[in-house]
Amino acid sequence: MKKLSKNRVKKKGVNKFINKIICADSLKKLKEIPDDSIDLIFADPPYNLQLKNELWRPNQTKVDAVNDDWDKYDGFEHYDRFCKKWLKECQRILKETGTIWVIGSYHNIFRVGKIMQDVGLWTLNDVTWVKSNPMPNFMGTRFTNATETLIWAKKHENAKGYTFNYQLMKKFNKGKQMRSDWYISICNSKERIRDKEGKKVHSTQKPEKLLRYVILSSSKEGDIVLDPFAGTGTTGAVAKKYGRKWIMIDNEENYCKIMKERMNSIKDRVVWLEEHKLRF
Amino acid sequence: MKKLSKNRVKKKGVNKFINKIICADSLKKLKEIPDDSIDLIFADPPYNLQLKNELWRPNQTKVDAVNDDWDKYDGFEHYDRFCKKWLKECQRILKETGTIWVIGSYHNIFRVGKIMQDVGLWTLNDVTWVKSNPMPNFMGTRFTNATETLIWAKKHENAKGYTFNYQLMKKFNKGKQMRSDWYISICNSKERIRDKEGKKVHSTQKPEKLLRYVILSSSKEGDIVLDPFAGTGTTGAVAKKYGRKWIMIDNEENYCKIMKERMNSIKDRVVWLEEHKLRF
DNA sequence: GTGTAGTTTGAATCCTACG
DNA sequence: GCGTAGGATTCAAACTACA
Repeated sequence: MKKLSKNRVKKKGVNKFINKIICADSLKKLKEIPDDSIDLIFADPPYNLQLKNELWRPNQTKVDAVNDDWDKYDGFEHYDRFCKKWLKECQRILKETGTIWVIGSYHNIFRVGKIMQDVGLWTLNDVTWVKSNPMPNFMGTRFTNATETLIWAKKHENAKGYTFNYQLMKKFNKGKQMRSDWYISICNSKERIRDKEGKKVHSTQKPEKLLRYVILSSSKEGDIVLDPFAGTGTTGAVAKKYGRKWIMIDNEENYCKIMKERMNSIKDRVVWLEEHKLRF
Repeated sequence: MKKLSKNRVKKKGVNKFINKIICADSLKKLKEIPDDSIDLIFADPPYNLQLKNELWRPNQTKVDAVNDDWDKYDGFEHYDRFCKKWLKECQRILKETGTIWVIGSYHNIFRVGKIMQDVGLWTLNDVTWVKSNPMPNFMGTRFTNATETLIWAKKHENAKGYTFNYQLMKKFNKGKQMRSDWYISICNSKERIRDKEGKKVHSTQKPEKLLRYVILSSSKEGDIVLDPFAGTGTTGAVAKKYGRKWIMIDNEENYCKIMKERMNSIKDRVVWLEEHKLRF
């Protein structure tokens, strides 16, 4: 009886966030989400990247690099403390059967991965997003930076029953077991959201295919998918298309406005049903 | 005059280690190497991996997994302290123009990468070794673990003049700028060193092609290449073949014995000269 | 020698039930 | 809780056997 009651409260607690775009401080909002209530988290945290000089192409056109306001941190310590806080909250709100994905580049993913281990999240895979069309290294002083890293982890070492749609992912890989290297082009052309001046709205908008792999491999229909740094809402868009519930959190009003338009333009499960006929 | 003298001492200091296989505690020996004396370091540190259960194939044969004696650590803290120590020494002995490569899997690379940043090594690239023939995931509960990660870094943020043989690497990539994803099969067949019973001598022997990319991209002929966890000495073998000086350190007597045979069987620069005629 | 089928095996935090 | 034992699962490449 007590347990039932507690579960009802818990369920009610998370219900008010479901299918909402929440414009608020990510950490503050995560703290309001009940324990053990989320099936899947996808997080693309700020990159701790602050370019001292602007980057210019050889032809003197400016490269629109990552230098947004949300990307300022004093140093490693500040960043580590911040990551520990939001990762702990993510771990707390994950169901026992839930998993979390975090994406990053070499600027931040090592720190993030180390902290994930420290808080007790249990790595299932490190997945490499191999970009078919990365930005080349203009100076010829390094290798083309052609990858980003995703870490997929469960709530803790002994957590049982996480979702992995093995057979479905196999279908996506010509009938062979899906590997941890994913070949996906960067987000551009029609998918890329731009403002009226044609400027990119978000400096690191993720391609929908990446989120499709994430969401279809590790969640079920009806599951709750949460993104604490939602940006332009690719996670929510893909979640909605494939019949998942979603919670999108971002501190930037501009992103939230764009997300609202984007989410409203998507009809539930349309693409999922379409592809269902073809492949599922 | 004073500077000249200091340089002479420094040079003499490192000379006694050159082209030597040193069977000793890695950290202790690194401390004896002079400051600013090494051009290139390749490190494949122990993986902080300890297998709890044995794994059996579907056909009831046992998987010969990694469970060596050198791979026991009490936990993260112990491992972190150990890594900080050897990485600090590596940074100290690197020339201003020198660089370091560290390889690892998701079990350890996040901790190692975080510590590399903490001690002030400056990341140039994270390179993904994509394995053409990884061990599959037998249970179908995760993605095939198909990659390992290499981190390439210079001595500190403002270090100038590191070696990157851009044009040569371009040749290895069909005339296009070399990317940070490298497609290399795991070490097996003739290259794999086995004992009289046909058993693998080292559980994680690296393929020569991987070391070829590392050494040819980031060192010059005559440079000093050091490996603090040399194992069966693939780093030394490739260094010798391509006309680099080498210092191999490993604590295991068995490995050192095998390395001696291996290094003696290689004639200096033979392969390099051969390939020079063909490609360089 | 050549081609084909069968065998072997590689850095893995691979499951579940039971005592 | 934990440790242990039983049992279900896999892909690519090198190597072997044999026609």
